[in-house]
Amino acid sequence: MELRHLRYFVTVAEELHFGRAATRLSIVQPSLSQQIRQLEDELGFPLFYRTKRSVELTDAGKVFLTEAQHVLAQVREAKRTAQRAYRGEAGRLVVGYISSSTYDLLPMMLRVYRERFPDVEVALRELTTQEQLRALEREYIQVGLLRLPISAPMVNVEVVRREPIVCVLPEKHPLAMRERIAVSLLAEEPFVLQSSQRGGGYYTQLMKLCLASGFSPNVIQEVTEMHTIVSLVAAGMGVSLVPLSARNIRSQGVAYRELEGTATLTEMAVAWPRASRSAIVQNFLAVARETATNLT
Amino acid sequence: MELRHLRYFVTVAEELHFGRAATRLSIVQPSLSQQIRQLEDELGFPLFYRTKRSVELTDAGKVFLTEAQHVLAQVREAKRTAQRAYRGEAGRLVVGYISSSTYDLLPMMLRVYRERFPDVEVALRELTTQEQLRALEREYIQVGLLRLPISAPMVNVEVVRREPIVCVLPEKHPLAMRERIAVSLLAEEPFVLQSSQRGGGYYTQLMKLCLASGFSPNVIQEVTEMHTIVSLVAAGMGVSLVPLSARNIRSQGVAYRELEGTATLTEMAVAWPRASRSAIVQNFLAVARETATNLT
DNA sequence: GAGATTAATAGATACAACCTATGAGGGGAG
DNA sequence: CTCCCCTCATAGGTTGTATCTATTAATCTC
Repeated sequence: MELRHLRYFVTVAEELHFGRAATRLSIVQPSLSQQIRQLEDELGFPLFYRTKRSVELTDAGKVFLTEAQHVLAQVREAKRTAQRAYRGEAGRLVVGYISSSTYDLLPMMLRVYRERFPDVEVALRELTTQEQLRALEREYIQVGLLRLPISAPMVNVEVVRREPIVCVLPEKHPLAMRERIAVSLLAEEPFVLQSSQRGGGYYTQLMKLCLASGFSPNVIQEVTEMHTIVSLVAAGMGVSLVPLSARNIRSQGVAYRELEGTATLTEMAVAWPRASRSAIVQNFLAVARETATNLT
Repeated sequence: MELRHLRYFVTVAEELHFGRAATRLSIVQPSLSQQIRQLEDELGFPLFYRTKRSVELTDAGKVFLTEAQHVLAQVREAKRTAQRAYRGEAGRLVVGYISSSTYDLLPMMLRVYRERFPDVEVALRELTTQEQLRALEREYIQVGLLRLPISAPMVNVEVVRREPIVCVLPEKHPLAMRERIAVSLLAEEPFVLQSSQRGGGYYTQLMKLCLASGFSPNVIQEVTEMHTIVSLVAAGMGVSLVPLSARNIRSQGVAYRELEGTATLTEMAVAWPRASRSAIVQNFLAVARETATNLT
């Protein structure tokens, strides 16, 4: 049995006339008769009662008609659905993201993406930068939102946000009176930082920044989340260096101050497997780029 | 696109190997490659990533795979379902019946039929004998349960029950003391009967029966339902002549008495269009015959 | 009863699915 | 690094079968 048989059968059933059906199908009547006969042979029962002048569906033919129409509709649907998938307009996208992207970057991207590609099911996984690199490699996620620098040869990255690192300190801290703070002034201050494990390249970047000013930070507490840092700073436990966007964490009693000298920048980026040929991922990247442009 | 393409594609997707897939399909590998290429051309996107040594589904290919599997499953299902319909094991059967068949005949038949053909949806229409004949002709119903005699050349009938006509009368009626009643004794009695309209051939039969005993019944009330007759007789409004099975109508205060002389019989029959080639109807008839046999 | 209509049958043709043979690219073994 | 094998693609010939033309058989209408 081929789809041809179903198409022919449905047309004959609609017309109840071999001649007209053949015309509609752009073939001649004997060919049509032959194909219908073939179909009946395969099914093992007649689809039509044929008198010499009229054609009528059998009971079993009526049942087969609705089934055949379903099959043909489903074939059309299959084609359409797969083509949408090819254009990256349907399917499933698993996005990894770091906690600090939830303050504005991730929501902005998702809002635009979901609006533009409503038929893509988006799954979210909160992961550290390091975890995302492994997850990309193992295809647990298809795209990641992480903080540079990273080193991962099999992964492409594109910066979507570049922001200065600022000092966060208790509002009543003496240094808070200054408009800008030299890093060297923090040498004796207690630091609240993300663990090196969790902070990844960002942790290393902070270490370098401090060392360049001639000290190694006195870390009195390691935490996992950016907003925990801010809370602890508000509680007077110490100071920290955070990306500017951490200001979006509304917390009583903390002040954010720019650093003196050339601003040290931290970069957030989207990352995806170098081998990825997924149109869904490409579409997400397009939205990510657009979001990045709107932020600058 | 033909089902062949879907079958080939699914096999390749399962094997991820053109050579093995071709073997499974009992064709050679180049033919398979060609057919897959054709399918991809029609769809407008590649289904597989092909490196020289490995084959992998594309995202759109994965989507199309599940769709194609659905289509193939549905084709198998269509074939199976239609074949069941051909054997009269599935579909829809509309049965017409007269009210008096509900006392035992109809329930008995339906119980057996539903048990044996659970996939046939049975619809019931309570209709008079006359209405059933019209309904059969117009194909509103496929089979009828009615009372003979009828005259309808386009309809086949088969008697499923033959029962004597008996007299029903108030329990305290003087005639109720007799074991058998001669029809002639009813000459002066008030009669409760179904209308000639509704009673059809049965009404005519009763008229003939009375005329043979030398009188025309004094009908004081015409009703539509057999159980109404019994109720009215119980209320003392008159007497009537009913099929023996009316005894199944449990009603206080009525007596059923056989008629004297050769029993006059009334016949209930199944009827179906002479032109019907429906296997569903044939199966129902088989059950009807079986039920008839069990009743005698 | 003649002509028109409709579906089936018979035989010829053409297209396309399939086959065989071969090539190209890549990975793995020595 | 070279050679061999594995895998899929390409080319060209063959076969099967879907289609076409021509005709027949049956039935309805005028």
